[in-house]
Amino acid sequence: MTQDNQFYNHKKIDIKWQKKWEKTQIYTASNTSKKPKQYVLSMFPYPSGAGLHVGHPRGYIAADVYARLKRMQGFNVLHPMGYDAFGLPAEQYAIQNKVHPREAVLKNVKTFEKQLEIIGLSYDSSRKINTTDEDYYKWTQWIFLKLYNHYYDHKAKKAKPISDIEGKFKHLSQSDRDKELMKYRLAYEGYSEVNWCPELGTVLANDEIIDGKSERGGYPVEKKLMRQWFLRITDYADRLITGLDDVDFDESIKTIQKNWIGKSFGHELEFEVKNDQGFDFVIDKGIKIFTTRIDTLSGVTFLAISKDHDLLKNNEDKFSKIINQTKSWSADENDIKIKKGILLEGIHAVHIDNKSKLPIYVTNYVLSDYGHGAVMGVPDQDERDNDFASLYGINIKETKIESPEIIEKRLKLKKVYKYKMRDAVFARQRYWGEPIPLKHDKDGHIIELKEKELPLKLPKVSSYEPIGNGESPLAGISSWVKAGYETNTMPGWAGSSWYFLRYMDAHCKTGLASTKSIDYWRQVDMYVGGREHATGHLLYSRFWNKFLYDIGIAKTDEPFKALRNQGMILGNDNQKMSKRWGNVVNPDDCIKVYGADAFRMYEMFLGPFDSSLPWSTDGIIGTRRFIDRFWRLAQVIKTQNKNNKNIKTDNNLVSEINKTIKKVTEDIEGFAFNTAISSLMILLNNFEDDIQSGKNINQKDFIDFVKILTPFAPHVTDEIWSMFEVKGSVNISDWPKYDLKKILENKVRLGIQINGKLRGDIEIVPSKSEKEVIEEARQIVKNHLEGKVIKKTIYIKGKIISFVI
RNA sequence: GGGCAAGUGGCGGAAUUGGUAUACGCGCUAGUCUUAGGAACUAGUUCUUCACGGAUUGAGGGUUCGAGUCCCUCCUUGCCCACCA
Repeated sequence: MTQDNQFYNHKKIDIKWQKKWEKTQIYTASNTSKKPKQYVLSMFPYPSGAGLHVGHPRGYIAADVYARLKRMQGFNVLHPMGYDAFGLPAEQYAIQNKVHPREAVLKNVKTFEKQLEIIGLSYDSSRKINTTDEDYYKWTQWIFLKLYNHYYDHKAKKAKPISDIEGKFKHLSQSDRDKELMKYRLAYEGYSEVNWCPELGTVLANDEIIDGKSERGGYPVEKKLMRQWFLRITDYADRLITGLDDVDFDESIKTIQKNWIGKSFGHELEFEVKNDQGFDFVIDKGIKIFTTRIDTLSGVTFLAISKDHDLLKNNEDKFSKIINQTKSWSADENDIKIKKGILLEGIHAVHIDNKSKLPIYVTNYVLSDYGHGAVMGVPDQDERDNDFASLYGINIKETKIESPEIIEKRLKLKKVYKYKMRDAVFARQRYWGEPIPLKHDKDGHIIELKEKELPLKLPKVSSYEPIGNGESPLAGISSWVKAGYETNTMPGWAGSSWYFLRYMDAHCKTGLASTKSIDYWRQVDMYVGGREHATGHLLYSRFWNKFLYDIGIAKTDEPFKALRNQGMILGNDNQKMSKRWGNVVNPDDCIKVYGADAFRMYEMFLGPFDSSLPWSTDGIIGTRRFIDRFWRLAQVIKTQNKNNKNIKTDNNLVSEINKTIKKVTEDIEGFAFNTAISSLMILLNNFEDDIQSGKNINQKDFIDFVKILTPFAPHVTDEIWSMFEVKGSVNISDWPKYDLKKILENKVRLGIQINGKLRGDIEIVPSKSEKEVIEEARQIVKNHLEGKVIKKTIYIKGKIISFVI
């Protein structure tokens, strides 16, 4: 045997097949095929400058294995890949290196593509996308305008055109009408606090702040009110919860999303506020609170409001001292653990039920953006209220728990639902994002861009740094500002919230994808990606899809029918892979030494797909040996079959082959790749045993083995397939079917227990009668039974024989 | 503090879902081949015992003919959320 036949030459053969696949376009999906469809999608990457480490491809390989199985099973498979490239990292790279972010993106995409290419993933290369391409972000802007133009009809439970309710505000002046409508639009203008760093003169993302200081330079960071755009995701809160019932996601992901949305049921009350004797504060508004524990109403001894509460804002002159004091309460987390409060002297609230006087405190433990920014303090029942009351010497009254229904009736209260989730801020004061396609005219009215004016392209700027007042670099371009264009750009997650639809028809010029293509593909059947996107991307894309469904673009309410999450690959030292720890392993190096197939198999063999595992390059040698042994086996079988096509494979091996077909099929479908590979290894051991003991193997039986290995090791299997002079590619051949009868004909070994302890075993054909089996078993363990009476005999077919004495 | 996972050889892990625990792979040991080392191949490898045997799935208890798997108590580790009224 030549050296070439001893070892699989991955350097030559891997590239040969990767080129051939690309040339013959065997992985290109059809938008009109009559075959059943299967849309298998990996979450697309953000191409960072660092490139891939061995953790990244895990999800891609898994999705690829699944896609390859589905393709061989006869499905028309859509398996695309693209890049999500707007956002902070590219912008920062551009600032540091004084290049256009687009250049950085193109460079990084190239690196990623090269790294992915050598893994041998079966992507449809005709459907590549990049969220920063103008003909892609044109449609991101288009969707934004649709959101701007729609409101949520809570009765109909769907989005409707804003024009439907314009009539209601006909009588108002234009600017008042604009204001009213803004309260309904799904994309709306508003204000929110941002992290402002005066020293750097920029707004910072949460990631850029460490311990309350800027990551760069360690300068202090404060809150600043900034004009923003928001998306009214809270309108979809209920549907985002109920939709989870219809999708096949891991329960933990569903729970994370439900907790994030945080729906809770309770009551709203308003406490009257009065002047204390001798004071002449005139406050006509009461304090509204939300509670989930109306049954504890009798225990209320104080009210607590947040430092941003309207009561303070509306009476700034009277409470100026207090307001100034609260400003020094830092947002530092450790600080929040210690409860602080200031009594509002001169006023008090009146208990809604028993009319007792309740002191009002401004506190640091009441959140301003949940409920009404105020709580009723029940120190007897609530731990937090108790902490606070103890610190400030507030009366703690024993609570008489009453039924909510009775209180509801007596005080005429309504049931309400509250959500923890906030509307999503949809604006960044940055350069590298999609421009928001709106103009402000000189009177301040907002004018939408028309579809034919899209895309609104990012203008050239001299610097990508925000201008000194915290606004986006776009605000520094006089022509842009003069034209009245919005200076905020969209956040990083805009483009990734609908990309799964674009793949259906990646080059469509008339819409985000043609109606026909969306009708055909409908939704993603299998989505694979990291668990860390549970409250970000995964929630946003479900929201956008639901909106697009409401307006008739998307064809299903949910974008992803099923989701599988990969666990993280850790470094050798059990820590997250990062340059910082020096534990990064590069996939290119592994592939260079061991080949793509050994690398792919090892990534899948490491352990359960959804658990985090430490990487150890030492282990790849195992799957590499497997590839070499498989390769040698192919040569032997080829020689055996050269002259005689009618040789017969041993029955035991035929049974093992069928068993393995069943196991591998079921395991890939269940994302249990590690056990699929171990069963393939066992099968190889069986083949080798037969060869070693001089038995013949028919090449047809071996070809079944080649096929079931293909999803994991598509290069070596295609080479072997061609060796047997079969036309085409094994990658688009038929997936073998197993014969249950052939599995059952084989002998099985059963254990024999006495009083639960194993005392022997027996090899039988499963079809043997119960009586015979038991009698045989009794003979085998008869020295353990001597002189004893068998009280009970248990025989579980195919599993165990158990005697009780 | 709350929620969710998970604890099995030297290591990664498997166990038909209550039925022969430690599959498969790494590593290790011995052998074959080699000037040597490596690679490759062959055999062995949970612990204990010369052996027969016995013990063993984080600890303890329970249900059962039978428990890694189910129930109770406790311990440990990881992840997510964290004053949500």
